[in-house]
Amino acid sequence: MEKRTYYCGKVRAEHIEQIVNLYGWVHSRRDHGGVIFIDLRDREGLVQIVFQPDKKELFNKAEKLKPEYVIGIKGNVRRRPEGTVNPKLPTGEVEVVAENLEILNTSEVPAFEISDFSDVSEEIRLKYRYLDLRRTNLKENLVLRHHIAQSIRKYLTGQGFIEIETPFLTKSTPEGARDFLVPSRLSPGSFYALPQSPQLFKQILMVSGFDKYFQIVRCFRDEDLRADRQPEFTQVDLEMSFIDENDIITLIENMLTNVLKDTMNIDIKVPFSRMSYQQSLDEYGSDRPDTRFDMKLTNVTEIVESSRFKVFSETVKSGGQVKSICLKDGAKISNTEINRLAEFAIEQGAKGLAWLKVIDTGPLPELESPIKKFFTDEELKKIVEKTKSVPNDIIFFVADKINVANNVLGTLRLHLAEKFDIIKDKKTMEFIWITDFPLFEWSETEKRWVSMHHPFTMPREQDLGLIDKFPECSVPDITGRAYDLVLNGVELGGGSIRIHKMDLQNRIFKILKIDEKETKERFGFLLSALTYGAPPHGGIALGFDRFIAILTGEDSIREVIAFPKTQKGICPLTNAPDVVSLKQLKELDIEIKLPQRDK
RNA sequence: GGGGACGUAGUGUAGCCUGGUUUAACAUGUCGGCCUGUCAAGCCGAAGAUCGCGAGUUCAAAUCUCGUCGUCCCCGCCA
Repeated sequence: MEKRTYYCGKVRAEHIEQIVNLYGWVHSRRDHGGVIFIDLRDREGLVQIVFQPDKKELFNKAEKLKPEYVIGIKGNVRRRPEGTVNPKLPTGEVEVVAENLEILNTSEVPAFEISDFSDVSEEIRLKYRYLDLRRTNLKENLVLRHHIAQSIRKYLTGQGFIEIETPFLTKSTPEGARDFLVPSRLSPGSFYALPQSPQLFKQILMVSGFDKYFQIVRCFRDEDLRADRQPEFTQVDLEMSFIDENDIITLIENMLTNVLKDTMNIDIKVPFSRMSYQQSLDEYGSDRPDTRFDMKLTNVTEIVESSRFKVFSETVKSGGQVKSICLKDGAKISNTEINRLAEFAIEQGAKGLAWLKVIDTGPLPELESPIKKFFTDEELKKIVEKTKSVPNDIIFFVADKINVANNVLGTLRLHLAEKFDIIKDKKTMEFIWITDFPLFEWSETEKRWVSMHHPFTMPREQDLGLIDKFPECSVPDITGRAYDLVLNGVELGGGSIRIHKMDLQNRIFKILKIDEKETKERFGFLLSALTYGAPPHGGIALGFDRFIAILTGEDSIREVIAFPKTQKGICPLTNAPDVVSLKQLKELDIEIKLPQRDK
């Protein structure tokens, strides 16, 4: 094969009068009888090839070309005749007059058109992913993903970080997500687990003295899938020694500033704002607040606790709270629409959705609502004041246990923002750090305290005393040195300062009711490492797929992953997972009860 | 484990609510023909669907009912 001169998509006016060799796929053929145009496509884009009838043999050959044939063209780059320039194409000023055509391969008729305009179901796209990946959008997403990964590597390397690979075949650890298991042939009956994250290994690397580690690494979790969750996903994982929270936070802020400028020429403001976990729950009803718009939740419990409206007062009496959210200009929405919002709130777990439309705020507020008769003018006035409502607003209320009220209103807040198009600037990027997380949360299903992040998170200095007093202490008051990074309401990642002393780690396990024997079996290796001079350390992991999805404006991380899986965890391209042969099972000393397909 | 939406030529949709006037429509692609400046080319013509699968109701089912499979969204679960 003759050497390729340029990528198709890179031919420009400066190449005019050059003889070039181009290779690519036939994107489309426009046959005018006397002249044939071919759009030739490769990963960099399209260029127009012209076949003219004076070269009879060549012309006849070009008539046989069909979509997705792979061809080589030798031709002369020339300026397009006046009036035929195509401003939509980067190559639109020029065209290549074919002098030779080599058909390198034919193609079946593709299952769908390789067009940026065609609309194809995701099921079909995944089955023919190799065709889907020829389309501009998906291709560009992966290219951007590559550039960002490289930019991150470059930045971290410049900061003295060392990329070290950690094992995929590793050990199952309790806490956190369900593990993917891999049977061991050499140790029949034993299983490796695929890592949910390199957490333990990166901490051990700190003990080893590597000081600054990072890895762009695949992680695995055997949990149900979502638009932003795949069973295997990629994290930017890093860990540092001799640092505190602010070092990690600053590093990530600078890294993102550099990477976004470098790859997309986007400027972001640093430092990012910070908010405590508690404030985030209070004001946004969520620990991953979308701060692109205001519309904060307001707690009106004190105002309504002694009102005649029993739904509110009884809820407060039984330990619940009443929270509200104010929708600007919401008074115009119809009762049908309000009912629909109430249904939404009920689906999210609320018992109902009360509302007040603000007609006038006056000296005494004028309101419209089926529940206004239960409140005194004084109470109504306070509600309007506290929620900072103005005429034409509507206030929604949820009375329930605090976490239900927060959750429902937090979700309703996002729902309203979507429905009434409240986020005007779609390109804005609102980063925010959430800090001061509780170290533990109560698990109703397991009837014990579990780690909010993971069991290696360092408690705050001032809370160490509380840990010693367990179980007499107030466990919810123990705060961890953890931080989450949130971008536009999406949790991008999180990290913490870790425990580097064995005795503290053991006391944490005690609170978590992970018994000593189990502790030793599961991660005795880490505890052992901690006794051999573990330095103070901490780190963070960022969800790489989610980050790229936000940057590309995609709703699903499947759009930034070359070969993703469906919601049932199936790969339509390869048909994985699949049954295996009896021979393979026998080698693993595994018998299964499920019906087997003969193999 | 639960809730919801969807499944009709290669692809994307309409038809379904209100069963029969449907020989299942439209767009695009495919195939054949015409055409020397198009570029999401155009014009003429053709082929292409047992309406996801199974059962039921009915004189009659793409249409109604039940089950089942698959895809997507969400809750639970999960950093």
